[in-house]
Amino acid sequence: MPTILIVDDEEDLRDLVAQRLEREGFKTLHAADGLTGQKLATKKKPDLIVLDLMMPGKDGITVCRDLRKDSRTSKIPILMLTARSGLDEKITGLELGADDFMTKPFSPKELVLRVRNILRRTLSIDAGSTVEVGEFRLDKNSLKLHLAGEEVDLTSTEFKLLLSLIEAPGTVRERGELLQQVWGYSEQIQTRTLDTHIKRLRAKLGDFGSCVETVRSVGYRFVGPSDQPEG
Amino acid sequence: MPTILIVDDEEDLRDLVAQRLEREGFKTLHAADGLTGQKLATKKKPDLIVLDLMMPGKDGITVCRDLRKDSRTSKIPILMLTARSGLDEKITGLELGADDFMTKPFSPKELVLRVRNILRRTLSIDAGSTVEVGEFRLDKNSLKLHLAGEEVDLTSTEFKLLLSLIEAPGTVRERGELLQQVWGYSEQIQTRTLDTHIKRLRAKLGDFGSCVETVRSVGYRFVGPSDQPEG
DNA sequence: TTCCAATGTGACGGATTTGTAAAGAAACTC
DNA sequence: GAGTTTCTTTACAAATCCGTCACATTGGAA
Repeated sequence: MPTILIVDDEEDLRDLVAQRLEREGFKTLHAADGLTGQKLATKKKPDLIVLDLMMPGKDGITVCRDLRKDSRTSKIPILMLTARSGLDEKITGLELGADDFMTKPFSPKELVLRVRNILRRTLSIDAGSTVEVGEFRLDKNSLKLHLAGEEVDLTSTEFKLLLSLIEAPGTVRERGELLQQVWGYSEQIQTRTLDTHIKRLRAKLGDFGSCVETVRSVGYRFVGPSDQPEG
Repeated sequence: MPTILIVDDEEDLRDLVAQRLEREGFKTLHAADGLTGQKLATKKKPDLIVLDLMMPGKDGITVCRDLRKDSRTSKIPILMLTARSGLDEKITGLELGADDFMTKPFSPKELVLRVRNILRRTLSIDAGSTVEVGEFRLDKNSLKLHLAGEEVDLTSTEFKLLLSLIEAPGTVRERGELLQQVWGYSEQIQTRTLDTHIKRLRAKLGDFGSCVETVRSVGYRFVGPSDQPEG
């Protein structure tokens, strides 16, 4: 679960945004709890910092600069919030190392989108773009498979194939469907390409290769843990 | 019965997809009936929205964004359809909160699969894909039989045969009907294939083999618990 | 009971499908 | 353009499934 540090001075933002982010499955920290002066106080680094530039007490620009200087926080992406929409401010913000920029007023929905966006780039974690079934985690953006914690190297064709299978766990995907979906072939073309890729995919899945089951003269089927015999 | 709202501008999509979905046991609504401007007009919320991005008149992205902003519709999963397969568009779509994404051209079959897929995740129901009678549970998607908790391996022919029998528990299926339905044979062809498969099926059903009864010179009949001779 | 047609049963051969490995073709990288 | 990676095709081996046969058994009609 990604952690987001919110640095601001306004109660309303804290409530609105934090609640929203938490509902979307993020963990939030607040400046008061997470920062001492301009230094990060928590043990665990947040995955993203939401920084409000318009803070009555402090100077957001300075905070940002300091965050960037500190080796512990310099790599953490920053999403900046500002009241004015001045172009210079925006440029300054991006110069300072902000990863994205939002002008008030904004909808919480949009904030969540931008947060997701940044995290996708930096963590390749995004609820909408990953498919998780059992030990399998497929990330559609990075085209990577994490299997039981280990990263497995798949080619793009293998990835698409596995994705097609895994998107409907337990369901038999007909050969024609797969050829259509993965290769864009017409459904009744005669080729052994599919078989070959299935074999290679199974090999790369190692012990989990048996999760890809053959349904003779129909197609293939992905069987995850929940669909295993005795599920 | 899950309701699906289709937001598009094309007659063909409406007909093709809607008819297919309805045949699969879903109820469909159309944008014209279900949306006023970008707001949901119907009383009953749909369980899923199928949104076509390529609409001559409207801007699909905007429609999507608005749907997401409206608290009444923000939680409803969206399946996006698009003509181009551009990655940015895909990412934009997912950012906007679409739950899945399909690029035209696609097969209606695949659409149904994805719809099922999303609904399974969100509603954890799957319309009409399983037939349950007594200890027997047949899943048309996975082509698997669960019998008294145990998974039984059936070939696709055996599966079709059992399905034909079990869809009308207690009713006698004539040999001709079965040959027609399972093998596509003409009804009065002379063959022992049916007998052989019945035998193999019974063997695989083990103790439950007796649920498949012979009706001499007519055909076969599946007898579940409630239809057993002995109450 | 006797007889006959229908069905059960086991085994076989063949056809089809899939697994597997390796080689050729295409795409991509440097 | 050489070398690497990935994809596709090809060829052969292995597995699976199917349909038919021969024979045994059953059940009902005469």
